[in-house]
Amino acid sequence: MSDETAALDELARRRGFYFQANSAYGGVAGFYVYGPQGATLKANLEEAWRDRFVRREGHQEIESPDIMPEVVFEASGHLAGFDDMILECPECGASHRADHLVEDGTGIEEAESIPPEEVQEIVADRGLTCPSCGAPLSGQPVEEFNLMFGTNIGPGSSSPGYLRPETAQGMFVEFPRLKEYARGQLPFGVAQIGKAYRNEISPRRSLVRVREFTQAELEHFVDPERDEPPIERVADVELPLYPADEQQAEDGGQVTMTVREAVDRGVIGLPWIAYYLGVAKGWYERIGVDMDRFRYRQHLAGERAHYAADCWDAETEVGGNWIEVTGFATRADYDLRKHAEHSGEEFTVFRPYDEPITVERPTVDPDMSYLGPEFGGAAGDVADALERLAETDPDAFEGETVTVEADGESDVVPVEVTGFAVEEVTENGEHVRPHVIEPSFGVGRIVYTVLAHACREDTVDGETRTYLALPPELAPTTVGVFPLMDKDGLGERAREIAADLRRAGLSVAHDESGAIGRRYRRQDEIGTPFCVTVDYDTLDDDTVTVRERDTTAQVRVAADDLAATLASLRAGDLAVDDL
RNA sequence: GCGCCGGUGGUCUAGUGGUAGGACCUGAGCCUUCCAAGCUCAUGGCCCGGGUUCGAAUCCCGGCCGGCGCACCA
Repeated sequence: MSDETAALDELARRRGFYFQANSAYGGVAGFYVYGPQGATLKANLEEAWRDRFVRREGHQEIESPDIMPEVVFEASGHLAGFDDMILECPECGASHRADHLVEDGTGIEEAESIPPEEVQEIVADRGLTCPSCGAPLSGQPVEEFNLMFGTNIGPGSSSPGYLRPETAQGMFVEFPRLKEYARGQLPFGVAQIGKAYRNEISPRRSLVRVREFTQAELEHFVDPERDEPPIERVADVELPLYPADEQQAEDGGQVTMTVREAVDRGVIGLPWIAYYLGVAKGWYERIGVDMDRFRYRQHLAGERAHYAADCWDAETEVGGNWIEVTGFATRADYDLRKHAEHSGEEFTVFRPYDEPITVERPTVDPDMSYLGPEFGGAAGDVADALERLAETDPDAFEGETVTVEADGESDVVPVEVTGFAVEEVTENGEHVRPHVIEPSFGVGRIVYTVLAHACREDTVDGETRTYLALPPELAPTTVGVFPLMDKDGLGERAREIAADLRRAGLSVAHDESGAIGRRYRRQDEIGTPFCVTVDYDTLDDDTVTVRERDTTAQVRVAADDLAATLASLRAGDLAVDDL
């Protein structure tokens, strides 16, 4: 563990940002508690996300269930794609994906869909060996491992369900109704902040890889042929990019260019992705991510998810490691198409033509009172065959009879009983399946990054000081209120002021214990941006000092103006220097 | 899941086959007119289970948890 991450985890434990859950029982890997400071920080971070990616973009937020039935994940591909077959080498102990071994060793494709028992047989029959040490793998058990947490819905096991591995499916599954709320108009965006669950094989690195975590996901449904992002809003934003070809080049590295350049030069293939990279960069800066430790990395071809056509990650550097904090993917129409196929529902939006068009459409209306007696049980199939034939080859109805194939036989039908006609039909538009642009944020990883990048040390009066330079918007506590001393009425006045500030909606810590310096340091360490001290001058003129965390500089402010001043400072409308 | 290393108050740590000390933090009190000052007192600990032993926090085995490497990461 690096010094940075060790120090961060220690601070997080000591000050209540986050810590391992269930430690009274020895702990369970991959589950964390956000403590009093951390829960508030996380909530503030989520609020900042909501502000930027929902409110300011005009999108809609929903909350869908954590548990969903099995069919959802059959449709989404998670049941098959998430279900790994693990094969362990008896000699060297290396674990391998059994389906990959079979694909590489036999040329069989999509071994993933083969049952594990058969995979095990194939491994034995073909004499496949361990890629690491060459030992034969015949007879080794193929273990199934699904990364989804399973459960049963209701009594018994007849209705299996799973804890969602991403919040996204809730937004896809409910698309038919969500589309109604968008009044059937593309584009529209649906967002969700919620828990997702993955039964990771090996949780690691504190908050970075856990089994239960919070995602903030936006699904932006767009018309793939017509909708363009408002790229001009972010055209000049500079993006630190790490494209796939740079990653594969010998001397490749990051390249910096504006959103406009990245689109024009084709570095980012899809303008929608470029748009969100631009928007998100501003947001990361706002929440205190260090831009010298930030990049957008393009996924390599082999790295993409089963649904993703192109993908860029936002990555932050902490303790010498790059952490994926956000994925920007285009899922195209994959999910909506899958759910349409599996559910039989419509996952499309009606797009009117500029002008209605008139088309000639061949139709049939078979006389079943003839087909029934003539063809018996095959009559229905014959009728269906006639309908298909009318669509594909209307000229076949020119003569006295038509011949169709049904039930493996050729059936001859007099044209006069088919009800064949060519109708003029007016079409007002068509049904289009939206494409999905998906920025998917890992909230916990961003919390972790923000804390790491906010850690500072400096020297005040010869003493080392540790503080968190959190943006005021995110800080769990906005202001600490202290009496210089708890006597001569200072304590009472401080309590009054604290109560006033709380009434004004500010998050306030009131502290009257011990030396004033200690109280400042306490607040510094949890990132409180401002501290107000009631001193003897307060008794004369009812002003207090406002001290800024990062500089420790102080200014005097009238108690009457305090709430408004602090609110402006928190919102960033005002700086301490302006006072 | 495999390998290596580790696990002592809230945090950081000392330590030995005879059941533990320090520092910081926290609480109470004293002192104190702006940056972790000082004094007094107090709370609080050997990851869990088994084995060896008269006796285990210490040695052994297993488990759990953590770090790193491998594998995995939709």
